[in-house]
Amino acid sequence: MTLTAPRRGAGDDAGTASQILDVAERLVQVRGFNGFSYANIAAELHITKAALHYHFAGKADLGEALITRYASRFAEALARADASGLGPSGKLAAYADLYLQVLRDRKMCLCGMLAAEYQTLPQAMRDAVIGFFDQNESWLEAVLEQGRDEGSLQFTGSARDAARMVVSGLEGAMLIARPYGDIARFQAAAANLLAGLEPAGGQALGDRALAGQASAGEL
Amino acid sequence: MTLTAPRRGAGDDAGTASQILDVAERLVQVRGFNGFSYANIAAELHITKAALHYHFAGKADLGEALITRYASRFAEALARADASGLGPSGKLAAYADLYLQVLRDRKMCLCGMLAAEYQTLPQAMRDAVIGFFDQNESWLEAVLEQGRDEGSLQFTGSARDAARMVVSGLEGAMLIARPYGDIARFQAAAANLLAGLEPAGGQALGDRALAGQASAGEL
DNA sequence: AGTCTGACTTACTAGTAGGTCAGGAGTCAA
DNA sequence: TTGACTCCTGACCTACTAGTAAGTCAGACT
Repeated sequence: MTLTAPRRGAGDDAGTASQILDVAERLVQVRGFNGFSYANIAAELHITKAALHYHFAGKADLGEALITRYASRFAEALARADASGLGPSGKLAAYADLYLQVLRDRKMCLCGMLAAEYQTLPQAMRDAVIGFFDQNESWLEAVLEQGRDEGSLQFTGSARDAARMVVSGLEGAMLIARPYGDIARFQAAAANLLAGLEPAGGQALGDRALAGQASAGEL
Repeated sequence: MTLTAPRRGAGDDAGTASQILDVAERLVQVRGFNGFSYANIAAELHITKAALHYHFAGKADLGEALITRYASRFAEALARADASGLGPSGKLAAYADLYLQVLRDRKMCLCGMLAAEYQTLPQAMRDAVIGFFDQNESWLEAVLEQGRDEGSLQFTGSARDAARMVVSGLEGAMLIARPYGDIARFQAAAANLLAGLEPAGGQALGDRALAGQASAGEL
């Protein structure tokens, strides 16, 4: 379950538009939407700035396309988790793992980054960012609801509020872990967060979550 | 307990340097460090860009001064909480309230914003950002430790890890609540987060926290 | 062969970024 | 009254920003 597009071979010709999106996406996630320019993308792809404008009329259009693609990849990953047969706890762990994979290459969640820059974004991008979080909250809400019904998860208040706490907690954990260059920081915060949803007040889920990447290490 | 400097009267002459810091601070918190320019500050204060360079040699120096001042104000607020005679739960609520006050005027935590832009910051600013989070974690660690010893707080794992979860959770809650322009979103996430530290698995603390600003409302 | 089109490049624009520098006005002390 | 000092302005500079207009060129279609 990954969020990144499949790596192509050496004679890579995955379509210029999609290559532009790939580079821009990484730049936004690492440096922010206001932290890169068309020139950066152009240089990396060895094309001209004008070529970028051919594929994406303006930076705002590029940004919008970026969010749309990111959100649909995320939706696919969530659908795969649904189809996996995992229980609510497992789905939560899988969800947290999506964030971990992004953090692994020093990247912030695309929409988490854009949330910080929200006040400087064009309207279309703002709407798309909101849409992304709504989508995430809805999926989590269903998972939490199911978990509470089954008795495998426990929380006070509405499932929607708990879902919002999970999104907030994970986005925040990414935000803080990145400057430290310390994946373990994210893992600990995520485990702590999910442990709070365990029925016995235990930490089984927290421990199970993010397992398999035991090596803490730096980013 | 507030973080903002005292508002002066009409014949405001609080010192140009400090006025520059005030404006720049707000701009960073709303738009990000890469989202404003010297021209923006100059226009707002009706001075020239050159005057800014007299007080702060470069944008990096300004940024560093910004973090230093913000961190010391934060430290003062934490010291006031320590001196208040509040118990660990009360201190946690007071801590969350600091974040709420910032969010009230559509602002992100200065260092939370800078954490997002971390990869684009000059080294001195990076160090200062890290210092801010370390300071917060240390204070929270002590509070959590005391709470656990007293039995008024409960958590699995180290107090340091729990402290990191609190910082992450609150920063993330600010990050997400801001685009929605919805303070209630932050309050719910914060309450949920702090409720997880209550011994009975109860939500007394979560409810008590952030009380007094019952009116949810928009930002 | 001629025409059209997709995917570019070259050469340019107006505007903005952070930054520099000579100098001037006001204040203060000797 | 002079000189030093602080704080600031006006006029600049260079680098870079997103964006555009016009031209090129290989390949598909007719």
